[in-house]
Amino acid sequence: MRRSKAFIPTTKEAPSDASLPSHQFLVRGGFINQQGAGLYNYMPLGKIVLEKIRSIVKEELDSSGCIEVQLSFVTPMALWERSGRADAMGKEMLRIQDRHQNPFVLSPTNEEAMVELVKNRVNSYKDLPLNLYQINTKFRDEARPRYGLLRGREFLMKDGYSFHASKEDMVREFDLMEQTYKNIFTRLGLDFRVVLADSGAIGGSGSKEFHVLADSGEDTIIVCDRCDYGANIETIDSINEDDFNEFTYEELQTKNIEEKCSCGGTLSFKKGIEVGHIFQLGTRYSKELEANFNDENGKPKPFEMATFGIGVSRLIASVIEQNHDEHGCIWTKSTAPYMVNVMVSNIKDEEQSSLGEELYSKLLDAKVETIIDDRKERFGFKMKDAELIGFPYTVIIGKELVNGLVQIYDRKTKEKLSVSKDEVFEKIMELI
RNA sequence: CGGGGUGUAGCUCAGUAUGGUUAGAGUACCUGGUUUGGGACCAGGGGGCCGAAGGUUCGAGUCCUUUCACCCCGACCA
Repeated sequence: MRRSKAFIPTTKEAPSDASLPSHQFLVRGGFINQQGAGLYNYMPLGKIVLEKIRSIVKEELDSSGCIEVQLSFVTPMALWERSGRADAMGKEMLRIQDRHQNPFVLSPTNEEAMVELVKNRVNSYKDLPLNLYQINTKFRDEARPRYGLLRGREFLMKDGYSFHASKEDMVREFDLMEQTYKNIFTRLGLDFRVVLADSGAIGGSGSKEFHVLADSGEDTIIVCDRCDYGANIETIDSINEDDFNEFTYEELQTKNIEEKCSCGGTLSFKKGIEVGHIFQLGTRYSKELEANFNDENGKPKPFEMATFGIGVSRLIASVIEQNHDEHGCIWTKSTAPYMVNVMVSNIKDEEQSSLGEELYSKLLDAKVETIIDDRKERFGFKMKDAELIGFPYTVIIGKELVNGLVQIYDRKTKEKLSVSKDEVFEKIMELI
């Protein structure tokens, strides 16, 4: 992409209503813009990042045997009445009417729709297990949308639903998804923890959340520095959060969580952004909606189910909450909108310009996602812009070229590495 | 949904207590020139139904009523 032809409206100032770093930088960097409360447009850079995350999610799910579908976003109210959630979901569910005054809702989640899809199409234990997912828009009419992409009303979420002939098999899939989710967040380059979540009314140990560690996280989680143990403090009731921060590990032992962390490691509190949630549903929906399969004896049984969610658009903001500095975004390699920014300091300089063009095409030929900053702007302006957007590497072709040198600027370390113009391509290929 | 706040140029905001020429600044944008290693400088220029609707008044950005939108603190949530 040529920066001179791109649509990347960056700004020096943040809108006054953006408080979090991810919100400010994503808006200032020209990734997104706000359309209304909790409603966002994705501009080209935002769209690229969104698609990158989406495809990583898809690749990992597919390789674990999940199958992608797409459900209608607008669903008849009757679907929700059958499961009893028309009332239970309350005002969070946005209700609309069509031209015949028939009631519909903008789907906030899709348990009912997915069960209806499978019901009477999957009739035998021989067809199980089955794990279907979609990556689609959701709408939840939040009482108070905030924090930019972290809590929008309209958002992109991956929701998956698995169907099993037995509880054991459902648990097997649950564990497989836990591993798959770990693979996804690792590939995204995120520092995250898996924690026990509040299982709510359904009970059991069947709910785990995936949290990206970030100071701005809305949840407080307890993690062990030695073993895998982690828990959302929501799981430990009768203690309020403020008190909790005062406790030492020994004190925590008296709070009934010690048996879950027998390794002797130190427990500490972290702020986390919930980006994934996996849940053992059992037969709650299949019973309600009379979705059965025939077992080995030809007897109808309700599906054992589990459900798996990932907040895809929220992940964009999470990457930045975890990776930014005072200058702007610092994308991980797998999420960066462009890996390399070829910055020609002075485009009027023939030599700089032609080396930039040459490097640009070479990188494109090598399938490196590259953008060339060929705008008629000053050095400082382009550097600030590159830092705000957060390309992992910017090749600075500028005044050192007279000595045959260019610089590779590493956004994360802020180091500038001087390399010969003849070796810059190889060096870049080595770094990425 | 409770409590608080803000709506004036694309963006950040003055101006509103006490009504009174043609509504301002910075930034962004356009033109020309200078400049080219950290959002540079000079000169000129375009851009506003002062959130919306009513009202008071000779006169409303400013006062009154209604309404809408957005933000912040809570309660609720991927």
